[in-house]
Amino acid sequence: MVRTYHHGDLRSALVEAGLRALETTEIGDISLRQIARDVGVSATAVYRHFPDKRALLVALAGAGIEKLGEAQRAAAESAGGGPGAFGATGRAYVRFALAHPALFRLIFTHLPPPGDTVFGESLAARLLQDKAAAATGGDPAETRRLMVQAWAVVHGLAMLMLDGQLPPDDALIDQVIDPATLFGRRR
Amino acid sequence: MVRTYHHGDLRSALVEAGLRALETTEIGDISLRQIARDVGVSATAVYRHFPDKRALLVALAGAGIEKLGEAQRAAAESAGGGPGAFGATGRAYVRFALAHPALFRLIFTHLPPPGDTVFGESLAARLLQDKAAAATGGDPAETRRLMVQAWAVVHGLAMLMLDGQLPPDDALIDQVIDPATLFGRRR
DNA sequence: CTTTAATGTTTATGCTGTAAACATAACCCA
DNA sequence: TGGGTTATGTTTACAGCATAAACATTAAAG
Repeated sequence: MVRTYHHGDLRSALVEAGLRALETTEIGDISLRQIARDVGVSATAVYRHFPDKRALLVALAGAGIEKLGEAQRAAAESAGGGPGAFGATGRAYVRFALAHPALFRLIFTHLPPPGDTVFGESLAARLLQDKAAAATGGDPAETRRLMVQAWAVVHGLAMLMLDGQLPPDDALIDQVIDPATLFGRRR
Repeated sequence: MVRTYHHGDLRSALVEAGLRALETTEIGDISLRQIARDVGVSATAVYRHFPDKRALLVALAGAGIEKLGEAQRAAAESAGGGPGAFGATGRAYVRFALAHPALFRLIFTHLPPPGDTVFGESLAARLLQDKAAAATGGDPAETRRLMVQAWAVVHGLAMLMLDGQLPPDDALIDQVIDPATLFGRRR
């Protein structure tokens, strides 16, 4: 393919290059100029497709949240879709974070100010809602509580492991996300 | 006090100015040069007291983790120190995060590479260990599991609220950190 | 005192995001 | 087909960043 003045699909190319960069670069070190360089285009060309760096990051986060949802869906399917599927989506959440640290951080904590939270409408969010509803039998208040508790556990575990506060250990993940000791109602 | 060439205690002044900056500035926008300006000193003077910006941030994180531990200790004391104290330290953890977002983020997620995790030796860490041990009656494996689960829940809740994924709502905190529905062993 | 070490300043480098002005080429209409 | 308009690039410029190097000042030690 010949190098032309006009790129063809620069927007997609930038997103792809950005996702590639996120696999090897700390989120804080992601540079608009570097991504442009990778694509072979001037830094300011980016501004024809994104109003600013943040908008490009939002696009990357959008791609990331889809990947996360897909990983969770696959995990739920492997678990047979029954009651064990809830835990499976949780373990997939943490494993995704460990496999794609910068992307995970971008999705959840690197898009200030909040308002562009990209999680809300995602498959990942829908799975969380559905599994929690299934586990509580449908009661809305109970469902919401379980949803938030479950999300908090997996998100906290993921962040603490990413940040070196806990060992990124598969056994520890299983131990923490354990239906026998989590969320059991006391008599 | 007269302005002299030598500051007197520039190191402490920088830490204080840094903590002040963290109350009003996003962690990512914290600038070494701005902190130096606040203190009334040239940017490079900082390097007489810290090898680089990161080292200054580590000092700020150290001051922060002490504040967090103190807040948790006070909360446990208010709760009477009994079995209710565990939940109280958890709620204090989340409230501290909401009250000092940038400082909280600095402590846990903004000191790459991990290795300088400042939490390990802190009062906050000791409280977590002690309360978990008290709740499990001392069994080491159970204690560790409960410790990690409890930490994950409060840390996840704190991060999700900080990042605008969940409303920073006091009622929600109480609902999530609820001994009646968390960690109950199922029969 | 005088020398030396600690602790400042000034200056300079290369990175960053992004605004402004300009260049090219693709598309749309006569 | 030809010409203007618009989309999409480039170059240049600016301010702010962390930080390295060279230099200045002052406090402390012999």
